[in-house]
Amino acid sequence: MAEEELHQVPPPLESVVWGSSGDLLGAADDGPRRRRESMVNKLISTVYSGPTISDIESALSLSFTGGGADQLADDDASMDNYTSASAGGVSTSPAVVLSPELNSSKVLMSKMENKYTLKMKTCGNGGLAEDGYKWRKYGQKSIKNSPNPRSYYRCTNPRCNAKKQVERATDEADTLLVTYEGLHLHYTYSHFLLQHHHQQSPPAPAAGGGSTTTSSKKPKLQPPRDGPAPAPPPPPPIIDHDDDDAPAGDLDLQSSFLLHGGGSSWQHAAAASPRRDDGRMLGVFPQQEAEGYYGCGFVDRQHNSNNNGGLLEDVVPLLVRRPCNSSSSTTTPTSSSSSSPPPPPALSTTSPYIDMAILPNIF
DNA sequence: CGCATTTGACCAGCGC
DNA sequence: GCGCTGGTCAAATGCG
Repeated sequence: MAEEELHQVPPPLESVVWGSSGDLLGAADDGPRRRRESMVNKLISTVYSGPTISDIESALSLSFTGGGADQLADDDASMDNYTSASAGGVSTSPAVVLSPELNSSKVLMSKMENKYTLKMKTCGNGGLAEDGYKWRKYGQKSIKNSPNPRSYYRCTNPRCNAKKQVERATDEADTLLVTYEGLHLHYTYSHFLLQHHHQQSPPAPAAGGGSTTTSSKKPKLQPPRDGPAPAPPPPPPIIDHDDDDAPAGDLDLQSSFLLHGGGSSWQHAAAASPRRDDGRMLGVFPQQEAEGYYGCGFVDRQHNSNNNGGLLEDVVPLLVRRPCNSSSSTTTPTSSSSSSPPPPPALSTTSPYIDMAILPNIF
């Protein structure tokens, strides 16, 4: 069953990161490369225990009844690690991330369209969820038979038709039902990159990158903007690939990096560098730029021939990040995460968080 | 002042 | 056709 697979150890890197794409590793046969792959695989295995791209792909491609979801919930230990952020995609902290562990979340295909629901536990932050994208709330509606209103969000990227609905579960106060719909036609930005950046270039107070989770009075987008975010590097030359005006940039250092399942190509960092809504690029971390940080670009976004139809792109960001509490105590049995103070930003090298975006650097 | 959120109004789909 | 419900719009409001 799918739920079983979700508990399996991640497969080789290819299947995890590049999925069917294989653009980058397709012809990898030489020893050194294999060693690197092995290393990366090990790394991933260490930090990632959730489902794989393949799992998701299969789950999304097959007629999904969601029947196994309940079983997934059994694995509640990890469920606790499922954090989220603000319903509005208010990324308040890199430490507050969506758990990659779908084994702790429920993937419910409401339709076999670009629509799916994730059931996730909140983890502090006032029960807000963050998935690596920046969302703008455009509506809220009280739903029949539900005491909790449903919030409607739209990706801030004007060229992106991704939407999501966030609703608090009726039975579980600390559980959010997030329904994603549509495609993200751009990149998110990895908070891991931020971490990486911090590791490379020290100081960066723990609060960096809005990591202070602070919950301001109310969810606010673009945390970095008002937070003591690390001074952004000087604007790099704009390399507009025209297919990724990632508002993700708005997530600044917190969004996660998108993974493309197939038909995509890896492009240089600039392609995935954060930008503002207006398409202006926020900048690429010098480190990544220097080392050649690869982003995955759409070849033809208009036709969006990607079989994934964006689903994976939506899901994957959740997969490549670790739960907020997982750094030290991987699984705290059902401790009300929502009541516990948000964990400090994981910026150390021991950070359990990992973003695939950084992996290409290793190669 | 710009931007994000709020919230009531409006619209569309569906069932009866 | 009508009413209910969910989803979206857009003006008002609030915040930094």
